[in-house]
Amino acid sequence: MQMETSLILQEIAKHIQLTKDEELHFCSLLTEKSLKKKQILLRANAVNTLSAFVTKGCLRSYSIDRNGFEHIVQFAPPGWWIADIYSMISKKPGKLNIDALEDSTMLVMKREEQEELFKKIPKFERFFRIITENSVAANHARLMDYMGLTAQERYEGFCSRYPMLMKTLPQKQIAAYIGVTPEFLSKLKSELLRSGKKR
Amino acid sequence: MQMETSLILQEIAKHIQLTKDEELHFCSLLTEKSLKKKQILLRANAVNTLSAFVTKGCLRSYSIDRNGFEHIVQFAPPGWWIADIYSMISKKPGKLNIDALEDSTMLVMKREEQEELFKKIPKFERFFRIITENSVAANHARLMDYMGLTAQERYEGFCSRYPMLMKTLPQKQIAAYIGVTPEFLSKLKSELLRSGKKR
DNA sequence: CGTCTATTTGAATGTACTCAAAAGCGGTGG
DNA sequence: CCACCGCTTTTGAGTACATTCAAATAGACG
Repeated sequence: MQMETSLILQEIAKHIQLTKDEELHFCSLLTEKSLKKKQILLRANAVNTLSAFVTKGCLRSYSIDRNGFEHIVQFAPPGWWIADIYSMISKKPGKLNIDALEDSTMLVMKREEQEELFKKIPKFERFFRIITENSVAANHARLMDYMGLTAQERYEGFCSRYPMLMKTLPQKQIAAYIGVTPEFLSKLKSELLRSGKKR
Repeated sequence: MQMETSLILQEIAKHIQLTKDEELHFCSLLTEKSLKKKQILLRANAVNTLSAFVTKGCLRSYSIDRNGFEHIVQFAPPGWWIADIYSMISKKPGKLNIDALEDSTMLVMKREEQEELFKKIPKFERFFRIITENSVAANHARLMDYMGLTAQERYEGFCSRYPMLMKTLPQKQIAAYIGVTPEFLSKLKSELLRSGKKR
């Protein structure tokens, strides 16, 4: 069966131009992988040797705190990359877990092969530089939301920024992303409903 | 007077090798800039067109929330880059302010010239890709601390991770970085002292 | 169906904030 | 050199946002 590479090539084409040969070479470094809901791609305390580009379903990266609570660092719906960058660049065990929130398919690239790719086709340095810059910008926005907004506002922000994820994700996962307990998110929601209905 | 470029060239040499000519070309794109304490490099709602590499002193980037509170996204002591990446890549007005916490000197590069540099010497894509990856890893760690730790633990973490900044920064700035009010940080400190002395 | 997990609701609690006032500290000018 | 001003830090009392724990309800899946 054929690997589904149109989405990733489309994403790449937004930032760099590739020849047919370069596309083929790039795709030869990818492996297609499928995970069923709840299956794990990366475990905390393991060394992360690969990044995954999601083509179907949704993954998440999260850490587990001392009290056993999950804190979601990133959701990765189709078109997004996910990895434990700290672990990948330091080649040391990381704190992130990565698993599938639903049956998912992804294209996986080993860090070593990515490094080879950079040597062979330096344009990819550019591509990943740009992707990574976007990621920093998103993290800064997230951090500012976290520091300056109430839980209510973070929830509303999430709803308007990610309407797609709203539909598919269980509340529990959204709570773990915006940084509240599921119980409190439930209260926020009923609060919003009540104040919304009054008007 | 001569620009102080040894620190920045040293940082670059950690990741890529440059010829003398390339070094000279790179340095020709830099401008040295000095700011006195409290002077501003970038204002929120302005478009960020440059990044700064700090060689002396310390800068910070921060946003101001609806209640007038400052939230520090990043400190930049010597050897660090600072910019509003969101604004720089989107070329839209950003939310970050950048100013000097003490009399500081930095090497400044316009984004346009950085783009030119990428075309002329593609190795620099690599350098900035690596720098930016490190930044993502640091942001993830920060976010996890924020979500999973108490203010007390974030403070202790800050103390052990940045002992240098501890010595030079006023408490108020540390509070704005770890995400508590200055009053509460003061209480945390006296708490720590008391429990430390008892043992 | 029955089991397991997710969500809702409520009461009690805790962490961190608000407001206010006092004390400390540093720079500046007379 | 000292006095004053502004800003930072400390301390305290009251408050608010969010958590904890517990129990009931609703949904999803085999």
